[in-house]
Amino acid sequence: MTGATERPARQPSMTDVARTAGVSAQTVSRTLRDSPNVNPETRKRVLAAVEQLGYRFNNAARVLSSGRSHTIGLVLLQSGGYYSRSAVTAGVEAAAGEEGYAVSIATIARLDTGLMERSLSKLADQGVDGIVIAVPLISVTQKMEDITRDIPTVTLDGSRTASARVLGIDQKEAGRIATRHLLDLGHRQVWHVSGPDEWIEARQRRQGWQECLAAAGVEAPPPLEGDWSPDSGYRQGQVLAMIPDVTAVFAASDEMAFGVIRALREGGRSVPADVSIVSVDDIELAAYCAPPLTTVRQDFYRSGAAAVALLLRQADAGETLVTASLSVRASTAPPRSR
Amino acid sequence: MTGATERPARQPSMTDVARTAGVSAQTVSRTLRDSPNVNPETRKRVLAAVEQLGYRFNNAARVLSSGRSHTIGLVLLQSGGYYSRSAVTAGVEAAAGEEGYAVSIATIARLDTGLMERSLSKLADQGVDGIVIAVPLISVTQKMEDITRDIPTVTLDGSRTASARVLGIDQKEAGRIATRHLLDLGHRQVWHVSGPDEWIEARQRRQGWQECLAAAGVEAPPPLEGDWSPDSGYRQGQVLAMIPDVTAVFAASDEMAFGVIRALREGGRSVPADVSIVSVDDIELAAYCAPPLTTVRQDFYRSGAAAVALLLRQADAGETLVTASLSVRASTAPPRSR
DNA sequence: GTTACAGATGGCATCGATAACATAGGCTCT
DNA sequence: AGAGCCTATGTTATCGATGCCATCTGTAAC
Repeated sequence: MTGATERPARQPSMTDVARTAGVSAQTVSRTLRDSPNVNPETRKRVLAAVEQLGYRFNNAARVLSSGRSHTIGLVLLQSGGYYSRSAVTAGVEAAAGEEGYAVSIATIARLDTGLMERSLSKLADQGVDGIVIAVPLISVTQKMEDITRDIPTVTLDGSRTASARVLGIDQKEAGRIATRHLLDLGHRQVWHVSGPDEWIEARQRRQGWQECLAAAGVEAPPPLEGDWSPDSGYRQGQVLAMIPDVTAVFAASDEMAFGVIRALREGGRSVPADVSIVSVDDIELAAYCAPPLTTVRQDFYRSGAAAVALLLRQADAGETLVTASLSVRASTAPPRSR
Repeated sequence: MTGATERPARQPSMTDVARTAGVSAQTVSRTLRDSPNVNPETRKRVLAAVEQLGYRFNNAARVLSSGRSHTIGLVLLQSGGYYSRSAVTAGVEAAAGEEGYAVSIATIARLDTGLMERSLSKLADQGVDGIVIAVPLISVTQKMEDITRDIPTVTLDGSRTASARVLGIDQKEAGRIATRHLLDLGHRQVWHVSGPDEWIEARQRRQGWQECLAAAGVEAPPPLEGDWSPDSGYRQGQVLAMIPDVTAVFAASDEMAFGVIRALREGGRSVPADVSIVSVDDIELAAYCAPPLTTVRQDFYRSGAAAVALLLRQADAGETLVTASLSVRASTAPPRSR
């Protein structure tokens, strides 16, 4: 009570541990980093001291002296595709965590090069060792180039900068699988409600659809563009409902598909009796809304993890690491044979 | 080509800037941190030098010397409630960004105290200045207490530790609003499909439901517990479908509600003609699946932002900052008057 | 019995920014 | 005019871990 109880309450440092263990700070450092040349006996003493003092290493100091932060930045888009975004984030974080990396996020409110630049700067300021861009940016500015030249960067499904590598999810494949399924059911023509044109995902899915139709000798009708939201699907669905001979629709996302379905039904078409619909994502709700959706699932968690592997390992910039598979449910059927 | 072109390629440091601007490093530091006592003239010179050299401050060094990292940690649960998680994340990141803070995330795969401890340790190791726990943890371990004693922490809808403050979202209110709506429509009894009992959200929504029924003099039937997934809603819906006099159901999340609806329909009940359903969340799809869902919306983006404000400002640990509002759509109707 | 060399450890400078203190003018007040 | 103070700036020590080099002890090689 006289002040003798006073404690500095400072976190113990490596020097403290060294003192307790009766070795030098350098040895403590080596022990904690699994350097090869440490006597097992010494190591034990050091670890005991760490335990006893509740030592926790100071990341900032480590970064400052080693030059590497063991943090990777993740750039996300705030809107659109809640599901895939969450899955990508989880995959990135898990893979990074396993390698001892932390993940720092920067979200941008919408696709905009200015916002993108600011986010990259922010991450660069934090001294991240690498960046995963999970935003389908298409145009790349000088400033972005500058940053990605200094920091290893992997773009998930976006444009390639001079130095950023791109991890492709084969979105074309998704488009092809969906379209193929409809053609196999006997439909003669497949309409498409696409995502916004600035999204690479959207473009590629559309390409897959076009190619598949072309391969079948069918001329593709003009695609109807949405913005991933159910509402945009609904509006394009109203358009489709006015076209008499539509029997099959490929929607670029589950959420838009539900919008399309609603509009078609309000327009007097039955799904799947009159019109079949396939989409992409396989969100959890796809199986539970009415009708259960036939949809192409892609493993975004895996693609997040793969992006990290690519970043840290300098692994092959493999073009396609993520596969797509079709979940057939009740939104598709053969065309009415009339 | 003779080596004269060689550049160290090192990032310029504050000293470099100082040299270029003809001032001391300290003055540069003061300028960049908006210290009051800097001559406008000097400031201009410094900023020019910064611009010219493309100077970018070294975060690690700043952390090391100032002791503050300007980073806050965000703990998320990987599964369950994609929507609210994304919204919370965005809110946290936006609010933190405005205050000049970065956000580092740590996700845990499931509700588990061990995983939770590890995540907190990880964030503590990174030297975060504060932590937002967006995981509804209920039991708190000694280790968690230790960490939250050293680092300011705000829990969004979770248990209070000795030192962590809690930002309450009034989930009870959501339960009350939903139940009230059904009673107002004329239903005599309201069943409840709840979230998992370990989630505070789930408990509170259930309490709101119970209190509202109690206030109306109705004895609450036993709640049916789900895990937020559509599938769990479906299974509990099958139970409800076997009970003859069910006319109104309050589901604790939109996703479960869709599962319930599907099961009820398969069991021969029409929604909303035979059974009305209200849920909570108002995800985007709520309006587009069949039937459009009557649901209680809560603003998770705002609550994420509020958590950050609470953390950084030491603002009032106000109990309820986030309000709930009802979106009435087509899954509810007055009971069949027979 | 030197020499050579690997293993184990310590000493010291260093990373870059900042806090704390020091200094030098210029101004106000009595 | 001198005390007192505020403004603008420089100097120095420091944060904690690590890289590099030095040192010391065995021990294998010649």
